[in-house]
Amino acid sequence: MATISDVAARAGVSTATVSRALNGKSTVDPELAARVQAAATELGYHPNSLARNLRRQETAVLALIIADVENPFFTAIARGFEDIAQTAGYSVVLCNTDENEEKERRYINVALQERVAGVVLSPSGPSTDVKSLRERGTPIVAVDRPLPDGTGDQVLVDSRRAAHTAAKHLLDNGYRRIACVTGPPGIRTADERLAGYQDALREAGLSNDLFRRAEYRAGGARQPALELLDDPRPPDALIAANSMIALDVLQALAERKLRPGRDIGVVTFDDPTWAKLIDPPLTVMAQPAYDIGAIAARMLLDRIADTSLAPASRMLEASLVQRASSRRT
Amino acid sequence: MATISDVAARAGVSTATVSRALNGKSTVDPELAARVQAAATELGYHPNSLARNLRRQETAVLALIIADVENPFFTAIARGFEDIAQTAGYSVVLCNTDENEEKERRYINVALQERVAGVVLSPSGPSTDVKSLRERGTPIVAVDRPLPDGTGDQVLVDSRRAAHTAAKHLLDNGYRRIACVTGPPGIRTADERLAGYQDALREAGLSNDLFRRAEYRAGGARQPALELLDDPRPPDALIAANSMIALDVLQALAERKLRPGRDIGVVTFDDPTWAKLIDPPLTVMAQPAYDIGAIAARMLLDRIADTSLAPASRMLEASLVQRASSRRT
DNA sequence: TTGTATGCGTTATCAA
DNA sequence: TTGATAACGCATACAA
Repeated sequence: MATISDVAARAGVSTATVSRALNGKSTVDPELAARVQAAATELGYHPNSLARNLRRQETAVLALIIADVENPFFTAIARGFEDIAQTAGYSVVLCNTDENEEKERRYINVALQERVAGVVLSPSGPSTDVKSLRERGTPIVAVDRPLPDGTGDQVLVDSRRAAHTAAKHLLDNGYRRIACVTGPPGIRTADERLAGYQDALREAGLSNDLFRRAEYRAGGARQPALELLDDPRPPDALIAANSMIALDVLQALAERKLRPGRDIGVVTFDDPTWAKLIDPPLTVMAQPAYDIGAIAARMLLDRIADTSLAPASRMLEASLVQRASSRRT
Repeated sequence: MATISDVAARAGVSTATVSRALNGKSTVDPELAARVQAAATELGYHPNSLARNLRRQETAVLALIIADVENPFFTAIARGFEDIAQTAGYSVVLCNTDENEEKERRYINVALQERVAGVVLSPSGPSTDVKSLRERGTPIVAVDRPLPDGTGDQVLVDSRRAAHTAAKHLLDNGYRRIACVTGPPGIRTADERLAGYQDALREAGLSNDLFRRAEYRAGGARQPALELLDDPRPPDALIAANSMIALDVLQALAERKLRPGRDIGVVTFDDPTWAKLIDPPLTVMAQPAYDIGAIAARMLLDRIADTSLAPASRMLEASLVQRASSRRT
């Protein structure tokens, strides 16, 4: 592997000049710069970022620590984030915590050790600890969920209001016994979606305690959904707090031979590609996932550029996409 | 940020001893080791991997360069890969090329500059260039598709045979005019799936030229699928070369008011979660995606441990999962 | 068993 | 404008 001194030797200049030439400093003779360029390409020289970063005390790497790569909501965030980061010359390290605090802790540590320039994460829960990152001054942006202490830069969606909208929509369509499968306690979006659902039913004077908690990951919501369906006073509609839960809910519905829309109203958070393909197509509360990623990226870049900025907080809205699964027929 | 010399000073020993103690070398007095540990935790010391890696000339990072984070096939690979890499103490950098050769080139460069310990990639096409990695001796494992020169470690699926199986299945179920939407020319899996389809139809003495090429990404296959459906002699069955194409095919079917199974047989490669949820459930050629990732990880670790190993090549099989979309009714 | 001293490849400082 | 040199933080060869 060619080093800077190999290039220097070949070009007949000092390493300092090579460094300057390759980094496009203006203070270098054009002819020398050309010679350096030639030597570099001839040798197939690639600067060693390890050494460069050690010297510069910074890296051009951003860490994106998300809860679940198999959840389309998060991969959409990743795309938005990546698109912006790319154009700013940063590369993105995608880390998957699996909604697991141990894995999250490990990745935060990796981010710290690798001295990444910034971190975006969707905190896995109330015990998420970013103290180490903060002490080092690594910029952090929370997405989807706030950090436990609620401070710092963040890009969130008004989940409570969105859940309220979803429940209200079902009420408007004539459903009266509405159930909800939400995520684990302590995860902000799970708690807020539950709260919004409860708000709406309370306002309508209906009972709002027909809900279950489930993992936010695939597989965990089937059993809770079945329990709801088997209630002595079974629901006539169901809200799923994300698309992974929705998969299980639909599975449970199939097992009980219940057809969405006709037999039971269904609304889910998130708008996965398959939502419009199933029969009947699924009514959803679509979150602006791509935008969350893109906004978080810009926020992070701003923060990197100026640490003294006041903490920024963006609250986005989810939008109701009406399809047939919530249409009483 | 505390450094090794801070710890050394606090523990009253030399930096060498700190290094040895923290890296668990046996040649260090237990009492001193304890003092070092104490000092390290008191100072909140985190070793600087930049410096460590520069010194060691290696990193504990593996790069996984995949074609599309939004394709469940690739995220499943990522999970398999990550699970194995984790247990071996490596962290995984996930890079998304978007089936784009420019992005791929950039990420290969990043991997090179960051001196990652190894790379797994799904080559974007015939112009994929890993020369730079090879020159440096960075271990590489190709997944899903071989490298252009076909050499080196690889984990593939027998696509041609799988496509043959899929077409044969449709023939066995009585379909006679079978069409195929495959990926771009030059992408091995796309070409092989087409070839396998053609093999089967030729063997049956049927015409095998009712096919179209499309992007492997969402959105690109709708138009080609519509063209097939509007053929003067329209197909009575359709094979999609991956699940992203399948999404578009189903969309096209809906536009032409064709119901899978009843009006037209459908089989797709890959088994996304939504396949069993749609109505009718989709017959698929399931690829062992998680295993591909896990096997590639082990192969890469073996290669890192011993560069002189003979190149390994694993060929896995896809399996037919019969559901209702290919059942003539 | 411990400490001293050196070098990994780069960039920044300072003189020339 | 260029070059010599120090320093980034760590791990190791070698000496003690």
